[in-house]
Amino acid sequence: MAASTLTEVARLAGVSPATASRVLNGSARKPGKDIADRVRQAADSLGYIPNAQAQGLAKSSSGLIGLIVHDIADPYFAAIARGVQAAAREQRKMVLLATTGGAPGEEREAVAAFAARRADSIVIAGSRSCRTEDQDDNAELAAELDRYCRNGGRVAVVGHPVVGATAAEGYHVVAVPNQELAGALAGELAAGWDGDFVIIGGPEGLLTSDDRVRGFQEGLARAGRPPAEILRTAFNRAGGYEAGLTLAARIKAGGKDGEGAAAPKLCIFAVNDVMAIGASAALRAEGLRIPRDATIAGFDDIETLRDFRPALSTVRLPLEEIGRLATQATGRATGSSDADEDEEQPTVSGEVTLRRSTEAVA
Amino acid sequence: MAASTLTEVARLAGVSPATASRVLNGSARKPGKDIADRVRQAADSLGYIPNAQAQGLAKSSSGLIGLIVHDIADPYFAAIARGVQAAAREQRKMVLLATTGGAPGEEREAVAAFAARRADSIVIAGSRSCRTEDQDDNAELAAELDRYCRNGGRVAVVGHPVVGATAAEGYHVVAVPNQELAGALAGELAAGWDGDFVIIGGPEGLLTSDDRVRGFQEGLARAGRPPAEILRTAFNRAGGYEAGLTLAARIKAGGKDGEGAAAPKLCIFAVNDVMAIGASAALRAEGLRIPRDATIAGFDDIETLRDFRPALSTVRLPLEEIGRLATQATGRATGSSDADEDEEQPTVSGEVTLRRSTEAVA
DNA sequence: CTGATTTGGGAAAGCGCATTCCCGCCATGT
DNA sequence: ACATGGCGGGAATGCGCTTTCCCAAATCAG
Repeated sequence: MAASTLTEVARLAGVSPATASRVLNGSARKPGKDIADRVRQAADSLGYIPNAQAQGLAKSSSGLIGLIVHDIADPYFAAIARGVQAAAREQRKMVLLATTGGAPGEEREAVAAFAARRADSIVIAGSRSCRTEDQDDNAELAAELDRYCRNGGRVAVVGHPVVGATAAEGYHVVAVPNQELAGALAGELAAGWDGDFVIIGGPEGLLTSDDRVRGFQEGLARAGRPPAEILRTAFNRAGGYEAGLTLAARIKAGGKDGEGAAAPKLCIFAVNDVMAIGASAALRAEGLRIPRDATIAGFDDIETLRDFRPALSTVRLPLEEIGRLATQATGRATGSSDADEDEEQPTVSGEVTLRRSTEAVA
Repeated sequence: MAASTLTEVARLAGVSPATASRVLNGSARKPGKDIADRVRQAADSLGYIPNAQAQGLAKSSSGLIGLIVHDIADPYFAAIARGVQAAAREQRKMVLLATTGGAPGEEREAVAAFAARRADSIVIAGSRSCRTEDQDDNAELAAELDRYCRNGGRVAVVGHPVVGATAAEGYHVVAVPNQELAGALAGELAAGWDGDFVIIGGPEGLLTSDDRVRGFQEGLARAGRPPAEILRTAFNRAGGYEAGLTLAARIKAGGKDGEGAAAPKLCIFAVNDVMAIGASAALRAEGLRIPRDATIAGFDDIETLRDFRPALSTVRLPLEEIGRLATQATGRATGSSDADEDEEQPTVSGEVTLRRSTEAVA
């Protein structure tokens, strides 16, 4: 027993398929009430479910929103995904998920797949990379997005524009002030601590990481501090752990140099919360305490990590809101021939949140 | 400039659309090599992207897998989603996401939406509810799933079968031994502690919660202990926090009753990790320490929570694997007319993992 | 060298629906 | 009274692709 079709419903109701279509799916023309009732009754007596594929084919639009993330299990992306999902629901659309691990090559594939499915819009979350080895893939990704936009698709990117993308129409960027916020964080940290800083960053070329690093250094400079040393590692917990081990060794070596050892030896800034947690775990595993032996701050304010002790100083980012904004940006009508189309790129604000992990201990 | 079509490619290559289709998309008939090359070249000179909607319409199968979760930002579901996503990629399919907050009514809608999009299969994660107020919605959900299966869809449910579902064909359940594992946890806990137990459970009728509660009680009984008191609350962090507050008050009141106060007053079992974390936070907020004043265990072993201190005793569930298994179960060919179709329902095993949060303190 | 097969390509019929025309009907205007 | 719209409904076309079905050429056996 295959799913029943509009034609069957129409036949049962004794009307033409055209009429059935008009009553069952929003059309400009509203058939007479009595006929409408007959059709509706026939429809649910047959358990009719419209074939979205056919509808999509006929009106060339699918009601689909494509979402690209590095890893859906990463709480950062999960939070954004929740916002996207919520906004999609408001637009009565469904979300198609693609995970790419951050590789531009796979992102390109995902965009192509979304284009094939005629997704109405695409939301790309996750840091852009501009490493030279990704150059070609980035170019192809940009080209793919360009084509998608030219064919009427809308895209929103969280954070940075895709490297090399030029599409004027339908291309939105939800700007995240990573640099400013990292600078503000550095400023507040510098106000309560006069020792050394060290940064645990992601691989060079990861734009989000680079921005946060740069912003932090600038903040330090503004506070009259020398630039911090930068440890490059993977942009995830494992990377943070590894860097933490390195720092732990250094701290312990430094401790032997004499002096009281009662004060923290280092203020660590990890470019995201997950890395900060990894680093903390490493320090603890090495017998060091936070904030006694070292202080540490992260970035993002991941919800699941808020119960972590010592409470992690970080920069709160409205992740869910970001996902929502990105999605909404793609939702607005495209054809507003209004000359000065404002195209207001939505902006987002964060907030430095100092907690126990960077508290000066007496 | 609209996306180019198969027909255009065919014309450019000087062949019929039929031939173009045969070379560009896997067909039984392989056209001659020279012609194939011509078509392929025409295709990518035009930047041809097949229209998946049309393909789906024509061969009635969409390459889509529908995933239903309560909340994608919940790390439990995020982990499962990662597994689903991975398996989907292996099957060269895309995943469609729907979040329902756990309401059977919304789940029904999601299934209908997936059916409309002709998803090849549906994976339902998230606890089933059998509260009386959900009875009607559950019945409708079951009916919807039934219809979906009769029309050739495959569905896999994580944990419990959907209440009332009867579809024989294409219906899979990935069993999670919640009850046994909770029993085992109770046993191990009882071996190292001879005081009182209390359970923080979800609302009555949430099958997963009920199973874990029941299993824990059975484990207690096997160890010769009286049944634990049960606090019912929301199945999330907020619920855990609330229950934690209640228990904190009770512990503090009990403390005044005299005696040493050096030993924990209570062993708490929260039916999932997130609730356990909430409860811990509440205890801490009330000035209580774990495991000094109370010990606590959770369930799931959420990855993001593993760095939490004191390390949470819990039951490790292979969440990602569960998602993968569920998805794979729906992927197998349906028409194996083999008589004794084994239909091996995949099974999953967990592991009791005792950590610091339930350590007996001297 | 002829007749029976296999091959390789094209024509055409849908898949399920939206939508543009078109046509007959009734309510208007003068 | 007749002509003119306006409206409710149906017929037909097309969305982009897959897939039978059919036909010509090429291959083979006898």
